Amino acid sequence: MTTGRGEVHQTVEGRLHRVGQRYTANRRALVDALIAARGPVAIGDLLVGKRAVPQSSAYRNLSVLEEAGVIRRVITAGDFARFELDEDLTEHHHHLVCSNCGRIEDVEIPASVERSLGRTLDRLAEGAGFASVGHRLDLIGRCRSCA
Amino acid sequence: MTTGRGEVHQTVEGRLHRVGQRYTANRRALVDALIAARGPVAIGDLLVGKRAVPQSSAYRNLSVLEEAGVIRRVITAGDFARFELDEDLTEHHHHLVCSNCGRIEDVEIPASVERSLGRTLDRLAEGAGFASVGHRLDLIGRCRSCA
DNA sequence: TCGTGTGTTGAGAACGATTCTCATTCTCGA
DNA sequence: TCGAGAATGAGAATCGTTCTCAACACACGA
Repeated sequence: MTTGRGEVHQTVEGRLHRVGQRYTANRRALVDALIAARGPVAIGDLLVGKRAVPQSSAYRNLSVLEEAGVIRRVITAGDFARFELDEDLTEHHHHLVCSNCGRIEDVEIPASVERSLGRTLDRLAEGAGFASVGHRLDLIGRCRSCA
Repeated sequence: MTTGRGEVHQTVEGRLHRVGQRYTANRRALVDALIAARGPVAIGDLLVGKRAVPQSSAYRNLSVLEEAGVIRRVITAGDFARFELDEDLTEHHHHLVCSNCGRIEDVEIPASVERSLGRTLDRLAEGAGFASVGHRLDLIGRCRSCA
């Protein structure tokens, strides 16, 4: 489990190199933003501010980072994509999604539940001929301020 | 649990009336397509064919049906939306999503797992100040033909 | 150190799913 | 039958995302 900021950058660099990519300033900036955010970030949020990476570069580099397995695209009901650091760089977790305002928070479920759930899902996937690579579990509701 | 085709239409009509909407021929056609599909349908699939509902009407009516709680927008990684009938009209289930080709299949998980999972999630949501929580659990993997 | 080839950048154009506009048509109740 | 409001559908507009391409930067060999 890599948690320190420096360690994350080191891991990211390694993964990029493995697929023949450089760890440029723009990419570092994006990763920094995701580390700082501590949760899924909307692309729009990455495009504002003085030091923002230009739009086309941001999109391109987010794709590169995604392909390198550094970040993950979070599927939402909203109009735009959100990204977060890969679970190897943080921790396995799930999301609390507000169905009204779209706010997303991270949550973890107890390891015991996680384990038994994982076993069940593996069996199901196998039965359906799917090679299971993971699961996505989101809680949908109304957050405190929208309720 | 409503399962017969006629029953579904009756339920749909009721829900639409409850929010002051009519059950028009276009809407009925969309619901029929969703019943026949037996799983999440991409909007594109609803726009082809001789009897297809025109694009603008399809989008408008899918929104109406969604607001009336008749259908549900399925969140995917793909480029376009998919819809399925509300769970009240079918059964509570989850999805097997192929991360490569985007194919989606329905799966159910054992009731016992579902129950204990539900309890756990309720507790988590409550702790985070989230109200009225449902969950979304998808299995991500590679389907037989993509593996 | 100086090329040189290859990867990266960024501004703007292009793309495509979705939403909006508006004139026409339909439906339901009076 | 009439009238008001709802629904329709063709096309325009919107907007997140991807593509294009000329300028630039870095790694590496001479």
